[in-house]
Amino acid sequence: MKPVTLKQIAETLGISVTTVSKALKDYPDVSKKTKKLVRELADTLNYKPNAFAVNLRTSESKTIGLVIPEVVHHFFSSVVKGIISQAEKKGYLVIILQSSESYELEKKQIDLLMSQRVDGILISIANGTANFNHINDVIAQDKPVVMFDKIAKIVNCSKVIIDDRKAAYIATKHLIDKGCKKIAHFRGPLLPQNSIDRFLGYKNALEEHGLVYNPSLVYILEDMSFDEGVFFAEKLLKDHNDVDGIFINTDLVAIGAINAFNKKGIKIPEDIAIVGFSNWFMSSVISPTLSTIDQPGYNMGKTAFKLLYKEIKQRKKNKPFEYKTVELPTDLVVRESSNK
Amino acid sequence: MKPVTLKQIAETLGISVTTVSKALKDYPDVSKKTKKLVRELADTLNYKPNAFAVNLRTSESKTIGLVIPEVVHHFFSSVVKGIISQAEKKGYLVIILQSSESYELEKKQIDLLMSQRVDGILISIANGTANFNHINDVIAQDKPVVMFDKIAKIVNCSKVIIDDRKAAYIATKHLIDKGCKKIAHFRGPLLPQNSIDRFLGYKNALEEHGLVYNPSLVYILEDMSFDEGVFFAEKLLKDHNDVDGIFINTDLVAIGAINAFNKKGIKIPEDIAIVGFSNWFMSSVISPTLSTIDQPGYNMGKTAFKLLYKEIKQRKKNKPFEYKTVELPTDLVVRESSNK
DNA sequence: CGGTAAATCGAAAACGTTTTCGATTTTGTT
DNA sequence: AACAAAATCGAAAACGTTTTCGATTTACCG
Repeated sequence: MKPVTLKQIAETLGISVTTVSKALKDYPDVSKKTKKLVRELADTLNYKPNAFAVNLRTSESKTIGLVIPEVVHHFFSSVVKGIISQAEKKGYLVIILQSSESYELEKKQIDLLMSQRVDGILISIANGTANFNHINDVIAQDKPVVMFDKIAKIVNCSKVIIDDRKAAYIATKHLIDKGCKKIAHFRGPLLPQNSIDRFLGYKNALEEHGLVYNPSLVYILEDMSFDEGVFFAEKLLKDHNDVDGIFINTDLVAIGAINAFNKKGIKIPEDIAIVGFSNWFMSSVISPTLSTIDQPGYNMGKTAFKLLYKEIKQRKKNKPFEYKTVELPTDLVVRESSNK
Repeated sequence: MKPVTLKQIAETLGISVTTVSKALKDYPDVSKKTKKLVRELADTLNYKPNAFAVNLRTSESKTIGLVIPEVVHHFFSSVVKGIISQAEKKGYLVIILQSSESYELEKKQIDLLMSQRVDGILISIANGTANFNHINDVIAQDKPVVMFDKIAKIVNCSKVIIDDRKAAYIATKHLIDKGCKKIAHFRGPLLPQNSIDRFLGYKNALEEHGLVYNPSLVYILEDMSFDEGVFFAEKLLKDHNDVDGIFINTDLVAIGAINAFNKKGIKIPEDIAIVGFSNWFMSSVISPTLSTIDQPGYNMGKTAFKLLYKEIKQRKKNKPFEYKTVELPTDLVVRESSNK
């Protein structure tokens, strides 16, 4: 049982394919009578336009691509949810791909999306990505691209971000306000812009409040995992047993650290105060509950899609438009881990 | 700058579109010389076949649809990851949609996928779904469907599941072995098969080990959230202060319960032993660590895609095939919350 | 060199839709 | 009744690819 086509409707009604098509799309040059007839028959036959043909004809697929570093990740899940919820409203579908923080994979995924001819691409770039030709290529082919969260400042396109530097500054200042004198920082890898910015915010806060910046207090993590949190917490105790505060790049790592400190009998926040980043759901559940920076994943997803959608529409009408960078607000959420 | 087409290659080379197409697809009736010429030009022009045209011609899109109840969910994230990792290997893309546990939405999402003409659909059904016409319709239109995790036994299609009943039986028996005499159960909503099966496993285990099944010890939760875990833990203490074990449908709820018990000074596992379900990452981090049933999300995703892929291939060749139900093994993971 | 077999090529149809533009019919006006 | 205007319709091209099948060219052999 093959799907119904315009042709079949036309033949059973004894009219032309043209008229059937126009009737269904409510063209003004079709009489009310035939419109009614066509629509009724289309309904009873459960006619659905062949998307392949429509795509070919209109050269758009009402589908966008999404590339994220990691699917199993609370923050990115929230972003995905924001994107698909918004996409649904506009009748767009979302193809999701994962770069696993690898440049090579990211390139490959973008290639896939390009050959599938999606209408636009949303991307949060991988830690391993230092070269942005693959993204510039997409833009050069007039395909809308919007970056979110992990962006590249160099690339000329719309972006949705938070002010990582400011947020990190606030987080660190909070520790200083609570009386911390020697504050460590667990940072992310060297390349990604937001791990750089968060580090800079940390450094700024120290310097502007009369604390010396000590590079040996900054630990560079690789994969931002729970286990790394445990490992570096233990290492920190050995290296500097007088540290009284840590600003940690990501909640998951912070929770690893809290676990390690709990086991060693280190009191949080009395001995060491901790502030994380992301406001992962688990942060309000762990003991002690974790102070953190709330990062609006769902909203970021929604905003990113909206920007992309606008760009798609504008290009379609050949109207001019400008790339925009939207900065979403963050919040410091104070919980037990820093509340001394 | 419009994308390159076969026609353009043909014209610059002074040959026909047919030959170009055949050269690129390595047909035997094209000379090595022309093949080389065509391929080189296609390479330098960076030719990518127009997917819309290919789709129309071949009536397949190399795209599958995925409908899950909730995107922001550790288990489903793992499934998604398993699916897209496997799909990538076979050159398939995945469109992801969310039903938010609503029947109406689930129906709508399936409609969307059908009008997009995906090659197949993977689905884990919503709690709100009691009627399966929308899925049977898909199957009736010869579109491959594979259900996973939350399935409907009635629907005739391939499925990937775990033996929820057996797993729940083992979890409950474990509590009995640890000496629990009065075991409560926090179960999921009434409709979904796996919340039924887990309940039945619980009941069986009691009955087969000389404990009376007491319906008032079974609490029916709605949205399986952390907060519900807190709420029902407190309610349980009021209703039955002599309960010494709980088998809880989902880790997230169990963690809520643990939190509530911790605050009330109830000792786990000494006063009340707890076993959850899913082996959510957080379960090994919470204090006390949570005993649970490990549910293989990633593997389930992989397996579901493989089944779907086989069915797509078989149908394409008009070969016969049978629906299969694959049952994946689960493990009881014993941690502190039940280890007395 | 003639003939056949093999190798190589291309015309054309098809997938199903959208849209332009010209043709036909109906309506309204005098 | 005649004519212009308005309403309604349909033929045809186009989107870019794949594939069938017939046509042409080349190679080979006696």
